[in-house]
Amino acid sequence: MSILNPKKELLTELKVIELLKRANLSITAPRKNILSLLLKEHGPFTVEDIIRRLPKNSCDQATVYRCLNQFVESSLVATTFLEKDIARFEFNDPEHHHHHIICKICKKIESLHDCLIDKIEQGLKKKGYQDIEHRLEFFGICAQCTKP
Amino acid sequence: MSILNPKKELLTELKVIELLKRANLSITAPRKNILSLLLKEHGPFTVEDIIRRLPKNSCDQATVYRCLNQFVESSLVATTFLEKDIARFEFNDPEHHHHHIICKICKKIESLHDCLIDKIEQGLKKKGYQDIEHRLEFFGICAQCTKP
DNA sequence: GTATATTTGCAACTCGCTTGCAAAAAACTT
DNA sequence: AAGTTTTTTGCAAGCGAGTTGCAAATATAC
Repeated sequence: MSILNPKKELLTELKVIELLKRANLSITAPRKNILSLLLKEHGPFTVEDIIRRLPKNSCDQATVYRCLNQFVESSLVATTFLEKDIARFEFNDPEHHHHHIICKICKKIESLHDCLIDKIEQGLKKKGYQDIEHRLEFFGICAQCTKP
Repeated sequence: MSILNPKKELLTELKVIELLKRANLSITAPRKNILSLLLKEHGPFTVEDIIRRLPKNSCDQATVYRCLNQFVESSLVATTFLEKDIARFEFNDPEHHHHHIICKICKKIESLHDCLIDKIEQGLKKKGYQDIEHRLEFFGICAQCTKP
């Protein structure tokens, strides 16, 4: 716990435990570390990013993957695939549903707190982005699969 | 060439050659086979789908990947990632820009020839889809990377 | 505090995709 | 149309993000 700001650290710790309990996940060191990291810093982070930020050798990469998948499963965490084959993770705040833009060259990521394609693209152009493309996919359960 | 419908086959063949030439790609059997397949059948197809449809042992999987990447590079073909880690490919008709919905259970894919999120989701609900999610990402070149 | 259930670390493995290289096929030249 | 150059292909090995089986360690239940 930080000596400079013990209250904030404590609050995060308590919130993390509360979140894990609500998700029916037992309270373990790796889960607490990973979730509090995602709660404190705004991603989206790759697994590599996350491991780098975790205390040295504090847990195995397999554990990080397993925890993240459980978090996604229970909607604590959201995933994005901004680069092929590399999953990114961020704390899932349903109040602030958003999308991202990644620079094709420097890979800098920005969040977009709006959800209308044309409007977003206009805004991006004003911010100096060029050669803008978007990827939009839908996922759902179809009528056949819904039937009893 | 089909005995039943030689004209149509010939037209596809000519169109494929024209497209390859325009893309500055030399005319080879694998490239012709793959591109004409994508021209005839509407995807999006996985590489496995494509190999299954290609004449038996007509070319190596590495060649399929290489050709598809070249096609994407020259905008002849468009990619989508409807399932994690599996790329899908379809002929890129810029006149008919569209998105897809995949059933989370049976993986059936439908095309959506419209591009406004809310409108699309309303339409999907009417078609019986449940538990609809979408994934929307933007890609572009940021102001810093544009500067000389 | 002990028993039971869950999670972790480790190492081996999976799988979509890529790559190095020699042989084969296109494209270019005259 | 044959010879030369360039590009492409097939093969097999390799890559890397992510997963998994299993025994040991840790959390939870009693």
